[in-house]
Amino acid sequence: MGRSHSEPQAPLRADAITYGLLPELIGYRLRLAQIAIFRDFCVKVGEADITPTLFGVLVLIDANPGMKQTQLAEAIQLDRSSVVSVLDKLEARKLVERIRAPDNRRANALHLTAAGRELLHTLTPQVLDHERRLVSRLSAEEQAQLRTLLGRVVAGLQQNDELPLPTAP
Amino acid sequence: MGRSHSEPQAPLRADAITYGLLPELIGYRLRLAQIAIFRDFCVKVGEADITPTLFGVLVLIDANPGMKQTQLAEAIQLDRSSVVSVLDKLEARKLVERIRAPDNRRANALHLTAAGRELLHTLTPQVLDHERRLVSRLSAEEQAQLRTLLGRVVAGLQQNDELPLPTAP
DNA sequence: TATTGTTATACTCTATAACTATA
DNA sequence: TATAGTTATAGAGTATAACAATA
Repeated sequence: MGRSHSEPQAPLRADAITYGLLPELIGYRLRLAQIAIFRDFCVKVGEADITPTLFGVLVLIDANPGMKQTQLAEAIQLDRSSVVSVLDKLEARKLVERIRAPDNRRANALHLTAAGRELLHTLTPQVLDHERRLVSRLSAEEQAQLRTLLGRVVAGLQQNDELPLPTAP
Repeated sequence: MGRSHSEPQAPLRADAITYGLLPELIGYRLRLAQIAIFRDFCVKVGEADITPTLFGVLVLIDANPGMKQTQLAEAIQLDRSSVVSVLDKLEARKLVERIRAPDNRRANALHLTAAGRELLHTLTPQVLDHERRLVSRLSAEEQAQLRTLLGRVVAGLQQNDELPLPTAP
């Protein structure tokens, strides 16, 4: 494994770096892709302080008005308590409202405000533009296949069992 | 966009959650996949306190003995200063050594210790096993295609330009 | 002056555990 | 007892900026 340890001591040229096992690992490539995507998203989606997660929350609440925090937590793969701080941020920016659910006074029904919907309308084309850049080297067919393959990776892991939630990347 | 706001107020059933735009977005699916992968990696790769990043660093140093910290930083997409703390951790565990480079006394040549190589040998089959689980629903052909497509996503974004480094996911 | 590594620092994201109020 | 949300807290991971040693 790796270069033998009796090799010459000349410093490694930058372009001589090798990656060992890593390029074989889909997990590794996925990680690189996600880092690149996250950076591109944050740079190119104009409105400051919108991350992919916050955008996802806006989309979900818009698509499911009245949804509960626990449902949101499950949908975006966060702990309930993490959702609280995400919503605190969005509510402070008047993008989201928590409305005490009349049928169950423990729960909050989540709704976008008018400003939240407006922001979502502004962001969506920017996100689609980012997405277009993402797949700039893929044919329509390849894009569809990538979606399918990624979906199957997730499904393959989730079937395994209920995992605990180590602090994610 | 979303459900009309004059709909009945019955609480959303859990299985009625919809995802709006999100399933169309490759960026979103990639994120879900990466979260699932990270969790599976941490649960299933036995040696405690080895994350995908730390494993990647071990592989890279093994494949490029004598490499410099700056080269490592570029290879794993971290800032120089972040590499310092990663290496501090690995050096404290006696897995990696920094050896003052004789030809350039500013730089450190990085090497795995015997223990580091041994750990890498222990981990590698576990990582491959994790990887196998990852692609359990993919044919060999599909696996190869997924690797290719992910590589092209990264390449497509990186050509754009030198991005600053917002704190990543 | 530029480069390499380091330090000091701060920020973001996230989870855990214990708590409140409802059910 | 169980569930929904909250709080307090802690930890991991990362970047920025200023610095020392070396080139």
